[in-house]
Amino acid sequence: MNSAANALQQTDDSAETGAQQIRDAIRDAIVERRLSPGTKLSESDVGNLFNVSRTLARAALQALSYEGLVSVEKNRGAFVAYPSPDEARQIFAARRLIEPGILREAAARITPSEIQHLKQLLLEESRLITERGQTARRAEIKASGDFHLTLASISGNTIMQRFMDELVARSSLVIALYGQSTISSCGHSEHGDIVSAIERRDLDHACHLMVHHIAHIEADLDLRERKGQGLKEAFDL
Amino acid sequence: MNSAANALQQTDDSAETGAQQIRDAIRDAIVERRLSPGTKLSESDVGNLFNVSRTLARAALQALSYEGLVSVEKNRGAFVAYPSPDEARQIFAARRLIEPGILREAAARITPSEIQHLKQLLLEESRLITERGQTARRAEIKASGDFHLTLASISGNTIMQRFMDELVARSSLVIALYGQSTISSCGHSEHGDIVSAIERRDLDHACHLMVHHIAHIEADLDLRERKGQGLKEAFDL
DNA sequence: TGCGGCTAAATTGTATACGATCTTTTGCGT
DNA sequence: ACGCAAAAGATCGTATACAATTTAGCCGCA
Repeated sequence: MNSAANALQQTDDSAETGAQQIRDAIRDAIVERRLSPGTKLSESDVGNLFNVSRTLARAALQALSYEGLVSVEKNRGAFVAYPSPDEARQIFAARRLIEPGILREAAARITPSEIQHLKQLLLEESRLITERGQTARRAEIKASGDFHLTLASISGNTIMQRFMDELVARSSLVIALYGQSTISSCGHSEHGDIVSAIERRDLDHACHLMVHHIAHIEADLDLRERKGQGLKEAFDL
Repeated sequence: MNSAANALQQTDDSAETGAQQIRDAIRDAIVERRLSPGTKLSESDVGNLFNVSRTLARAALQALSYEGLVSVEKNRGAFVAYPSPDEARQIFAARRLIEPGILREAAARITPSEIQHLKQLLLEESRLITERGQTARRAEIKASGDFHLTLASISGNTIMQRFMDELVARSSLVIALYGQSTISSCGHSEHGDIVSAIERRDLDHACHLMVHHIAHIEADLDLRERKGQGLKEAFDL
């Protein structure tokens, strides 16, 4: 499929077959925002849904909790993560901290064919932006993350790749919760600018653009504390 | 106990009681090098050892595999991770990439009491270096990592803290496999230098020292490929 | 009517059981 | 004696069953 999706197969054969599939399915649903933050994911329900036993459902949910995409509360169940504003800030702080370094590594090793690949991704992104419909929106969300993930994969460092995987996925949750503008497409042109800078071998400028790009995404969030998470606000309004 | 150990409680109550304990116990054993890389950790054995069922043993091993400390191979079993030279290089590349950033964050937020805490850690480290015996060696290994982990905790970013947790633990494995000098104590004075630089608010120098510190640790490794991993070599000698 | 405690339902925590797959050993044939 | 094949053993993969905890509903009482 897309090259960034298979970028996270660090374990490959290490994980047992069934749980892996379920985990990926749920993760995709979360990242594409088909599952809203806070949604309950009971082990039985997940098991029934995928026609497997609770054992596997549980394993999948555990795995997702390690990635910070679901939070499992003892004796209460698993829920799609509901990042607090503070967590959101930490996620983007981490990205600002990491991504420039990844960009430098990637730019140093990038091949012409990989540059071509990046441009292909950009084209795909543009296409999705013009398209209408829910599925296009979801594909756009994923594509936007794929850009950053592909950069990480080009850097050649599997570990950083995995970290970025987690950060991009959690970013999607944050944007779902706190995003204001309809879509993160605002940042699309910035992706293009970054590729151009890489192509010109202007590393410093590329990093500069990357930091600002992340800052722009974060600036679009409304990170004010929601106390009752919709309890009193529903009446005050 | 030590402040860096509780630095990784990102999930807190989220993980189920039993597996968490076992996971931590095994992780400590790996990090302190009581378990050698490559050691087999069968689910039954682990379960018997901790007097729990295979279910919990399995969950613990799975968790450790997500941290890269054990590798589970399908239908074959779990083993203490045996990082390849390439993996080792990636681990240290990742550390060079993120630790300067963490250091900057930490230095910006550090309080006098936290500086005091860091100095305390340094003292403890020195004390352990002079002491004799296996347990002191193991404590020294852990203390050396705690310095970096504490810095991450001071940075205030839980996510980066967890990344560092993984990297430091895996570094311990790499040093166990490829380290040449008897102990990583070589770097102790460098820890002190870094604290001094932080105290003087000389961030650039502190980062510089940090990068070199990591490079020094890596330079002490012999990262040549070991093919037969001890089959013929045992007789050639 | 409102509050407190009690019981029952639902959900997770853990253990055990059975089936599948890989490894090793054993035995046969050459 | 060597190599290959088949069977035995070990270990993991998954499902089911039971125990513990939490949550929600209900009834009685002030």
